[in-house]
Amino acid sequence: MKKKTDIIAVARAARVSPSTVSRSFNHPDLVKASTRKKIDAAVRQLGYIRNRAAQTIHGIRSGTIGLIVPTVDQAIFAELIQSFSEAVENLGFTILLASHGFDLDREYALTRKMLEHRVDGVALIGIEHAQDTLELLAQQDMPTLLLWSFSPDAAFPCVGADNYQAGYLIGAHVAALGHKRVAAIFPPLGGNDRASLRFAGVTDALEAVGCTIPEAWRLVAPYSVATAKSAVEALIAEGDLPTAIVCGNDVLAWGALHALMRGGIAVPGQMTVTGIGDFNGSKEFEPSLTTVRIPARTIGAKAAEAIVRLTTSEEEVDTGALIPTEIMVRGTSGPPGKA
Amino acid sequence: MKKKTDIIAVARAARVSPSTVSRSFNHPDLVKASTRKKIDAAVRQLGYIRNRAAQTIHGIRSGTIGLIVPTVDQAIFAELIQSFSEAVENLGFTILLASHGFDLDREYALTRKMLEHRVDGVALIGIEHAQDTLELLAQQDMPTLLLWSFSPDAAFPCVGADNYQAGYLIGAHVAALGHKRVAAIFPPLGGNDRASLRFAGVTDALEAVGCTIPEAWRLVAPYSVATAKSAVEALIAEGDLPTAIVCGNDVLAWGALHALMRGGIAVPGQMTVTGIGDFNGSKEFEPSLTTVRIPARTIGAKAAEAIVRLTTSEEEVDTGALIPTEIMVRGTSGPPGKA
DNA sequence: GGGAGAAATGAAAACATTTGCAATATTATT
DNA sequence: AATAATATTGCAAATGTTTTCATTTCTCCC
Repeated sequence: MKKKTDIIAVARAARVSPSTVSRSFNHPDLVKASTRKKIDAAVRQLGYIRNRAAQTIHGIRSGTIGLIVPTVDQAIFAELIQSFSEAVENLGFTILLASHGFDLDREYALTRKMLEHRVDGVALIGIEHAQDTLELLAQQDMPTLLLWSFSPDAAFPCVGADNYQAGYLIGAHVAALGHKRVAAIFPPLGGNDRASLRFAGVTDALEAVGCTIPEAWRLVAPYSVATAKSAVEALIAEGDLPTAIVCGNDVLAWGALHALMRGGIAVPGQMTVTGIGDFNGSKEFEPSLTTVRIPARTIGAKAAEAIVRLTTSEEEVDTGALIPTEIMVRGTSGPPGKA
Repeated sequence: MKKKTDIIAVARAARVSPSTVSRSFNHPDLVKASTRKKIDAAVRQLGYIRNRAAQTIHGIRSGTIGLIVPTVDQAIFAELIQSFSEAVENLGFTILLASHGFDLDREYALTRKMLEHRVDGVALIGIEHAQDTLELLAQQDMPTLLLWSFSPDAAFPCVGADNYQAGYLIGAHVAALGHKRVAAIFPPLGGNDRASLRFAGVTDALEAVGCTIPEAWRLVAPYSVATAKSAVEALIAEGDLPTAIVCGNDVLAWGALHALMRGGIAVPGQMTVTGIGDFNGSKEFEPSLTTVRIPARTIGAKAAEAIVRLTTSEEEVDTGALIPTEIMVRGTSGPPGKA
């Protein structure tokens, strides 16, 4: 009963050879219209579904793109993945998704898995990766794209924003407002080039006006509202408050804002708060969050285009793209209040 | 130069037959330790990577699970996808991800694509799907799991929460507080069983105390902070305010809270606001959001387990699971203020 | 040292396709 | 109506594995 319905069954039902059936799928113009009709009928009647695995072993593209991310559930990656996958799907590919939770060893293992699946291309988040991983991809000459961050001298073409610049923009804004007592909340910087670069940008911009973030005010919190909120609550409890808090991304800023609201500290009157990213909802926050716009959707779409171009075209095309960031000055930043 | 490095090349390099190489991967105990060592050396030296496509056409599992979601970038799905993918990866599978943007025709097309890729199982979000899609999956007897919502009489096993109950819980809470003038913000209900059921639960709970949500207070907003905020701003502009706003999920509630804050309306003094979902950050909101906890991570993990069980075991196991919801009464709800 | 039995290996078929080439059918041309 | 050109189709080989079965190689024991 469980008649495996392969291309041969279809051929039999349509009274043609398997070759013709195959051709009717892949080069329809090579088969007579009437035969094609017979074949289509047989396909429908048998409920035949093509087997991409069998195609793939002929060197035909598998139609999949491997996407390896640190995690899916951070607002910012979610948006990126969404636009990337949308665009990739529209180009006829499907995404093979894996997350490594910021563990570079796991990233390597996942990369191997992607290669086993014979994906047509691989996209990784960020510039920094284990040497192993990069070598593996190069050695298998797998079309590879680095996503989210941009650097002119990365190991592979990249599509993304300049995180250093993003940090610098916000740092300069805070500096220009005249703040001298500045705190920062960032996630752990190790193995996270985005965060490191942003932080470097912020500190450099502040240094430029002679302002340094004291050790005690360098708060560390993984990207979550909860941790940021409690970090800032602790800061408030300390008593010695800065006049501005620069946050590594918008989620941290939200947490900070909640903490300040709860502590009855006026924003921006007594405290300036800034984010980075301009996530959905940041503009609608009350007060509206000053941040740096990193256009995730644009990056995702451009990246999809780029990776597909890399997999399809023979010659080495330069597909990198630097997506510009933009500072969004809104309601949470202002001149330092009276100390 | 581009020597295709297949299992035969490895065999040659290790001076054994391809069969032995294959065995050394799949049944290592059947090959002598010394030979295995030779093979491993050859593998490393040639940089060989197994070709799952070739395995798959032998009826061997492809090691992939198709996950079809409406969209990735809604807070709630992101969390779900994250936990699902994590768990699935730990069980040795990889996720083939696709999103249809609430378009059931696209969902059908994507399902076909998954079948072409010979995934070992398919997980869909929600109970409601095009008849086509369900038939296709049944006809190909593809292990299928419905994710996120639970219903005892769904077409396939499902792992998820009872959205009606979630709605009912929150509706009952609002009713119990004594609210009679209640508004609701929900996304468009069509093709979204989660939202419809929640709304039904809310209205039923309110009906039970003789309270009806008037037509004018049934606000519609897709799941985004921005739309919810402007919907509530419009409501405020109208002038005739309810004493409670029940939101279809937490994101909508955030938007509503921002609008109220901006309008200077005290929560919970003048207005009660509730969400559904208990997303990351809702507890930390100021004031802390009253909502219904739907444990996305639990659902994702349980679902991963279930789908893997479905794909691996022969007999029909009943793998459905109803994940309980729980009301989280926090700071945004209280008795109705003076009108 | 000769077998018996077990352990390890290899040969070849099978899996579901695609494709180059040859064979056949259909048209067009005179 | 015959020939040439072209459009369709089928045959068979190829793709990279796994697996069954047969064969070879080891061990162990008397």
